[in-house]
Amino acid sequence: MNKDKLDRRIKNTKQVLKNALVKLMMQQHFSTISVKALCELADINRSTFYAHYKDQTDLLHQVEEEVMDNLRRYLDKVLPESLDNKAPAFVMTRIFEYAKENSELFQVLLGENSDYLFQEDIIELSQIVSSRNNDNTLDARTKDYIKEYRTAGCISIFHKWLKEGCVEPSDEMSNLVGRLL
Amino acid sequence: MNKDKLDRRIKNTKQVLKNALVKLMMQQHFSTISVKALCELADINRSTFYAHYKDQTDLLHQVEEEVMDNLRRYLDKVLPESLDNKAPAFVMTRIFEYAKENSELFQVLLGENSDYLFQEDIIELSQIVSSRNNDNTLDARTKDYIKEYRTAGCISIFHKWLKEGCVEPSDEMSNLVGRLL
DNA sequence: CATTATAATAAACACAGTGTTGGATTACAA
DNA sequence: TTGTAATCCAACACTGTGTTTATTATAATG
Repeated sequence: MNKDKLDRRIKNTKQVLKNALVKLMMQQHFSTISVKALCELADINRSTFYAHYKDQTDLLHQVEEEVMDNLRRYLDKVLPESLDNKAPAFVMTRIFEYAKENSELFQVLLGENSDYLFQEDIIELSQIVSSRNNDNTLDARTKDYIKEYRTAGCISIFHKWLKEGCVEPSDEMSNLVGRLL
Repeated sequence: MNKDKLDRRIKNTKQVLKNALVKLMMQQHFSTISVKALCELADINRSTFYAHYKDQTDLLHQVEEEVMDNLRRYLDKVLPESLDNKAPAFVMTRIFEYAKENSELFQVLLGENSDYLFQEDIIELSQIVSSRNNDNTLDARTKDYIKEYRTAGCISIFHKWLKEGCVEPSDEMSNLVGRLL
């Protein structure tokens, strides 16, 4: 999209900063990570950082956006037709698969050292898929609570799976989640 | 316990710092809160802060511990016999009640601007209560996932309820949570 | 390959928060 | 009322921030 993506130097700068961010976020909350620490780990000059990002938060958000874009692109490619018609379990399996391929990244962005933006994006994406209403003897308020309960539960299972090395196959996980809902 | 609790000056210092912390954590992640900002809001000298706390994290953890201690004391007082024998729903209702009385505090400590220590304490407490195993046709791993799903879901309902002003009565909430489990 | 454009670097800057100190003040408990 | 101790105040060196300037290195292009 932007021209600057074409220059190898810029591409490299962004890449090493992304790696440094992930590495540090494995250990500490992102808001305690200094620009200096990022640059030292990435082995770039601090002024180079400021040439591309406003601050740490800006870097994190750009990384989050990039990951979401790539995930959406991946789903577009791998899912034959429009999302809505597809079986939720099938879509979910693809998401698990993609996350597995980018395990550290997802682990960090969904974890307690990140902010909640990425989590919200994932929730939004996955709710397009599995937006089946159920029991309508319940009032709206109760439904809200149930929705809250379920999404938090799913995210936390997702995160646990990533954190522990994606041992179970993707379709098994998507199956488990499907049964819980 | 400690003598220092008896001096009004110390009591006051800790109180105003606690208030300042809660107020600031309503707006920003605790790790971005400076000692300076806390002291200015609490209207105390910065060296006074360091006389009592190592840093912001120390303050947060002391507050968390204090809240947990008070909660346990409250439960001891309000529950006739030992916890184990009591009906889980009854205990849970008491927890909701106590949280409602300290709404801002619980809201902040359970929210996304805090660390996960308090959340873990609450989970630990509530799992003493509702540790009923279920279906043993399931393997251990699946059970782990289900447990993860449930606790995350419960905490998030709890937090939602606090964040939105504790509208529903405590027993109704504990009932809802009980049915979901 | 040589030229041109621009990204990255290095060094310096004022500014803000940190954690600590020593001495003056103030408020407390007894 | 008096001795004790908590608080305040001012100063300290230190670290990270965000910006600027001139210089060097490297990529894109003809």
